[in-house]
Amino acid sequence: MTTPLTDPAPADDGAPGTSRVPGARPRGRPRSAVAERAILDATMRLVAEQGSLAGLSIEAVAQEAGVGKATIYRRWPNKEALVIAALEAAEQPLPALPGDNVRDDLVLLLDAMRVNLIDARAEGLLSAVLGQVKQHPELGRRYHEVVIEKRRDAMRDVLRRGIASGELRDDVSIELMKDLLAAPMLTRKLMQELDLPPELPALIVDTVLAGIGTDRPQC
Amino acid sequence: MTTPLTDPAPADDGAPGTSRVPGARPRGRPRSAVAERAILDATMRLVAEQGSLAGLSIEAVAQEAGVGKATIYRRWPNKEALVIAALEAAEQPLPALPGDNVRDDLVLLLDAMRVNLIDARAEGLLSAVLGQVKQHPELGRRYHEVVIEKRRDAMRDVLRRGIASGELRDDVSIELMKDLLAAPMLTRKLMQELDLPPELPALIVDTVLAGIGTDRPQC
DNA sequence: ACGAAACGAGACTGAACCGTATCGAAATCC
DNA sequence: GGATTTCGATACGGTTCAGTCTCGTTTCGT
Repeated sequence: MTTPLTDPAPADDGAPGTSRVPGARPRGRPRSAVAERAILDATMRLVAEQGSLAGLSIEAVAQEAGVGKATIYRRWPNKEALVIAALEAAEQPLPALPGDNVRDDLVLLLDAMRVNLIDARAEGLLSAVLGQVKQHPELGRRYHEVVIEKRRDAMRDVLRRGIASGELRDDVSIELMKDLLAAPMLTRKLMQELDLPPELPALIVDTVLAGIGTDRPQC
Repeated sequence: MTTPLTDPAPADDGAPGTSRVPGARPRGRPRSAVAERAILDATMRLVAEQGSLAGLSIEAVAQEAGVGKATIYRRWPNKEALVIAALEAAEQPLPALPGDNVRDDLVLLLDAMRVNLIDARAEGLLSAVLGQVKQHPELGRRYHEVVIEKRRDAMRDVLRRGIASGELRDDVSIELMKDLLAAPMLTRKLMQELDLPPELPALIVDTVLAGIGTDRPQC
């Protein structure tokens, strides 16, 4: 992709760089927001494709983004910082939860996860990060903050509400419930490369709620 | 590790190399089984450490194993083949299942998974393979055959038995049951780096069997 | 118009690594 | 003992890439 990139006319670079003086605008030519997007997009694509930071080269990113290497190094000091910026830029907001009904809220949360996992870039980034946590602890930490914890907290709120309302058992830890609900779709995609049909979230939620056993002590 | 490696006296190299003529023993010096083990062990350690094939160098394997590079290339043509051999060599047998009781068999299976995941090498190899499937489809295929499918089939048999005996619902697909049971421990270890306490398998099995909801249509 | 900074392109140095080849020593068969 | 093959070690040419720097050009503020 060597399409020439051009910024829109006045190019209102609100926050193009990563670390800039908070004071007045500097003197020379402002940094291109278009180039920045192209770099982050290319980074996402290539990390997802390579499955690791070791397999990602800055040179390939520059090529793929149609950008000079200096334009990348001007913004981020190394690969790890670049990948962290890319994953933060790609993060999507969680769906609004009506809150009428715990079961439906859980299905909504799982469906948001499902849509995200279907995106090859997000799924590739996830599996790459998993393998690179030991080598790049800062990357793992930020992924947790930006991606994992946000979802975990949202689900925890719903589960807490369900326990309070009596829709969920009060003798099972919230952490365990969360893992039981969220994990199956992840492993389906990550380990088996299966597709995730739209009805899967509801199926998982209903089955986890009801259990797969036939006898039940508390009945 | 530059400890000098020595084979035991007669060094009964039953199957040291990977591709050898099935006929009579060749003429020269036989291949060292000790070197072979050292290479495979070093490969496992380094892949787990690097989290990817791209981050693994044959030179580092030779160094870590205390072996010349030629000794590696004599056996395997490239990195992918080497890593496949390493994962196959590290594979452990599954536990014997008494079969008296579906619940207990499931706990045994999950506990075998748990013990495996606690091993840093096995866990590191798993997360590395997950990220490298796109780049190395053959590696993914073999991992599936050797590791995943064996466990999946064992669990499927137990679940089928449970449905037949009436211990499990007959209106939930076996694939879904398997994912509900196996996935939570995987994501705990892979995504959250939590430890896996010994009581976790029983807790997961019992909770999935009973369900986390309080109301139940079929009661 | 002028200076300042960013732009794409690519030259450059140095490091890491691949895969092959060569060395003398060691292990095995005939 | 001689032929043969593997051993660890290391040298070798070739490739890829990191990170810096230098072009000439472009886009801003003044």
